Amino acid sequence: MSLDPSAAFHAHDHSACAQTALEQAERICAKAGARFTPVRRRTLEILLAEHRALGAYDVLDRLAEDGFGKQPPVAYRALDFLVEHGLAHRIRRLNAFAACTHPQDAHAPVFLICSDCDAVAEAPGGTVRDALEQAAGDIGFSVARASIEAVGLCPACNEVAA
Amino acid sequence: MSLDPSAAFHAHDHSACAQTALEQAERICAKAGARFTPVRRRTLEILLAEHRALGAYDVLDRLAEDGFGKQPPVAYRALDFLVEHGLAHRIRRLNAFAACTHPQDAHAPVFLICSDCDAVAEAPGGTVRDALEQAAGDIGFSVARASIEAVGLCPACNEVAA
DNA sequence: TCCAATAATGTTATATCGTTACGCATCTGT
DNA sequence: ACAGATGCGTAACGATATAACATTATTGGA
Repeated sequence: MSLDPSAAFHAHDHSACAQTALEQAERICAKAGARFTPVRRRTLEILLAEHRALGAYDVLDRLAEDGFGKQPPVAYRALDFLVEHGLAHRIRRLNAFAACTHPQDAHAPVFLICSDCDAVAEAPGGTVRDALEQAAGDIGFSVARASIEAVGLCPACNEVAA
Repeated sequence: MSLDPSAAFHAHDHSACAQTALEQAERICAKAGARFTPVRRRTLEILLAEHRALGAYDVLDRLAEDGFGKQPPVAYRALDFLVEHGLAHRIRRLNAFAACTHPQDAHAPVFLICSDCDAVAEAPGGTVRDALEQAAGDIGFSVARASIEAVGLCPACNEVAA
């Protein structure tokens, strides 16, 4: 149960981390009465294979290799499903999608995107959200959804640069 | 010198507000030794005409009407110039661009996008940035640039809804 | 002032990202 | 077993963005 928010930026037992996420996904879908079908599962596996964001067409190519459909809606539908159920996130800055690294908690993540190695981590965004709600509330705006995405250098690439 | 961050959400003397922004833009370009050419100026005027984000192709259409080039790079280059000089912002969530409402200060804005009326306001993002830097710093990530964008209801649309 | 270097503009073509519409298959509950 | 709902697949298209290159304007220096 990888709760280390910076796991994406460090060496770790990735097959276990992906395995855990898949099991959690199964539980979450079961609970929601949603069907975790083969395309959807495979799509999540593809995202989980790397701690990076993948474009819909990258995902689509890999799905096609595995015998699934070859047209964009196949990927977009599966990705939308995952996002809807909190199993993946859409990274708007990259026009891409990344597996959620801790899908069980109701979370408000901030995304940290390394511009060198392309890794994407989810940092706990509670305080950032609070500040955002505060700033919005000050002028009478009520926040429904927010995207908070930062580009910069991850710890490893930071060291290399120095 | 409209420093009211929520001006976008309220009735105000918009022609003055746009005029001010244009004058500021001139000063900023002069200071930076950048050329505020006709396309660039017109592009900014187009964005300033509304407190909304416009897609690059919307801008392009209006530029074309005014006798400028008809091809995408014309708009993208002008928009990129404005963004580079802090005269406009790119709203990634909308694949669109909005004029900066207070270009003179070095600012770290958060964008508030009303899902009903499409208005976009820039709220002061200091505390949000601080929280973000903190969250990122906690896991060794150094932030270069960030996009903080919230979708919700502006004061006016909020009232209507209630 | 004229010239060369630089920057800006314009065009064609193409890449990338995302959606609409529709038919068939599969699953679900009765 | 059946009807309705959901999911999957394809074709076609629309929207967003960039690459590459020719032409024109601007600028700074001889």
